[in-house]
Amino acid sequence: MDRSIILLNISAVERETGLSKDVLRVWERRYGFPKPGRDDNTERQYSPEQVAKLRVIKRLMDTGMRPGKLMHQPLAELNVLADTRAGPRREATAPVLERDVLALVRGHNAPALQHAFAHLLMRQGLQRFVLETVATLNRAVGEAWMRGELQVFEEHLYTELLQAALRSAINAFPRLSGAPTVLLTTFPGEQHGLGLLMVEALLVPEGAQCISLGTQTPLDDIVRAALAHKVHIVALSFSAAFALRQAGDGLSELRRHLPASTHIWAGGEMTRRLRKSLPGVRLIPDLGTAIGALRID
Amino acid sequence: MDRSIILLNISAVERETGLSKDVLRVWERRYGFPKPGRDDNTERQYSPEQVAKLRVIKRLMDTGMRPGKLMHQPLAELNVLADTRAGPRREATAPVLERDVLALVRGHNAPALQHAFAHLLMRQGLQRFVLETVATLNRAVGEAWMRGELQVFEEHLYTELLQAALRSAINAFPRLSGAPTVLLTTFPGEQHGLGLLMVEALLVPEGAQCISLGTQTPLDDIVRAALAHKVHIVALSFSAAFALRQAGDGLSELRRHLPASTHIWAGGEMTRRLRKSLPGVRLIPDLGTAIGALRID
DNA sequence: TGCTCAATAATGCCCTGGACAAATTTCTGC
DNA sequence: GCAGAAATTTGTCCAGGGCATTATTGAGCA
Repeated sequence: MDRSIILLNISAVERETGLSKDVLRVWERRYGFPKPGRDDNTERQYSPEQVAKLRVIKRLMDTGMRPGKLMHQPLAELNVLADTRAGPRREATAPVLERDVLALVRGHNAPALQHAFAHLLMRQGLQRFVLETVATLNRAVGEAWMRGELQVFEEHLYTELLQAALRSAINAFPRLSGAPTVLLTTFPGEQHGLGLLMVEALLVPEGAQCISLGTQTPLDDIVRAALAHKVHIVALSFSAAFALRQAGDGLSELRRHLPASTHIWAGGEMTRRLRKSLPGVRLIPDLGTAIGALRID
Repeated sequence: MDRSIILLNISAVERETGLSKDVLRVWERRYGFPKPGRDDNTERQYSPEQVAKLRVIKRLMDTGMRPGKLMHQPLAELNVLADTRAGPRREATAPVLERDVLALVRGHNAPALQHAFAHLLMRQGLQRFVLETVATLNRAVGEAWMRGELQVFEEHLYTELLQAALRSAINAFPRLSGAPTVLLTTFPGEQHGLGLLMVEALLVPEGAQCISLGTQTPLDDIVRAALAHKVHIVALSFSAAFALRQAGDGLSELRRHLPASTHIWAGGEMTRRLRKSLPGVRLIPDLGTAIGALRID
């Protein structure tokens, strides 16, 4: 096996872990990890093991842990931490379903997986599918990935098929006109669009008119879009990895630039880590809240 | 108007332009542009005008121009260059259609735009829709954006609705089993997934079995996925902005690690800038080629 | 004991200025 | 007019320093 595919330079590691070059270098200086080898030109060359550990560390930090504590633990310890962190499993809920779906993912059975999504969606209806099944499955997939039981490409396939299923279902609803209008997007830097799709899937059956801009809309374009489309609600989604600081600043800015009559929603995993309260921003820490909030706002 | 939403720090500019912090700093050092103001803490603060010019420069560079020539031209000159660059318009093709669709985008008429896509798709069929309409519209939207006639959020809405339309149409096709299997994805760093969807839309009606992993799959995961799903073809999409170097290296790596019987396709705007030939990689510089290639490979 | 506020530590991000390899352009000799 | 050499252009990496913000710890007090 050629090893050039194995060793990654610093910008590749940045792309794959989401840790900036500056952070990677300063960690090496301060904590002594990761301490990559150097190539002929004395440039850093990270091993796949280092990258794997970095990914787990990043993930744990996204749940609120701090790097100093994590850096020197062996990978095994980190996995234990991850399990603890995941909290008590709700064994009763749908462990069979989770296991079955995970089995399909790991078995690379795309047609069956697609079929399973379609089947569940039809049986439960769009909203219940999202609230119960998708939420649970996402957590299961995330945890399996963290335990190293899932490859990146397997997670990608899961996400992709799920998105396709949700989009089809959403498209099947007629677009109403008078109802409350919701603008959906994420801040620049936030790449995960699944959350947006899930919110949309919850709101559209409620009769809301959703306008999705996809991910990574610059702040002033969010404002412009909200005004242009005369939306009642601007809903932002933040994955666990999103920088708290940036989210808080951005949301305040948004609040300052949108008319007071426009509601702002902030949802997604990150939301649960927010300490300070943000005046004029409604937090949607779990999806269920969104439907209720729609009736109020 | 509060100006804090106006001035951007270096990492915001990196996110919005795709130019790395290192590049921004080194351009300032070498060319004297952009020369941002500094805040109390002597950190760079870029003005929206600077960011706008940077975006145009980036875009021109993506077509092969070099920064030294562009950096000192005023924005107006750059726009002229952009027009020249766009090449002779094919006036005859579908200027009416383009104008109409662009009018809907600029009028923020989401329902009408969605309807227009659905209508065109039905009338032309999926393949013709992609080959003729979508290809043309994408170019028109890109050029309008470069001329400053389109806001970012307007482009986002266009992309989002188009993706929704394509996904629905693709999903409507039954998934065949025996046919050639194609793995679709992009390299890490390539965020644009529209190209993948367009290829999928062309191949699915041909009876190909497409497995899309979405964007940004790490190289070794592409290999693992190709093996796990036993695909015949691995198709990668590269937008104009993708770094030539990284693409070339990655494709060679991929070629080295995939069995010789697995075909590799590389498509997208970037492809047209490639100088060196890549042995064992089929270039798909325009979408039409893809269908033909499927019949050969 | 428990709580609030201040001191201390931890952390991420920005900065400067240097170096170098790869790619492109220009030059030179035939 | 052209191949190959030399020069230039350009992106990316590096070291090490500094600072603002956030978390943690500690002290004083109720």
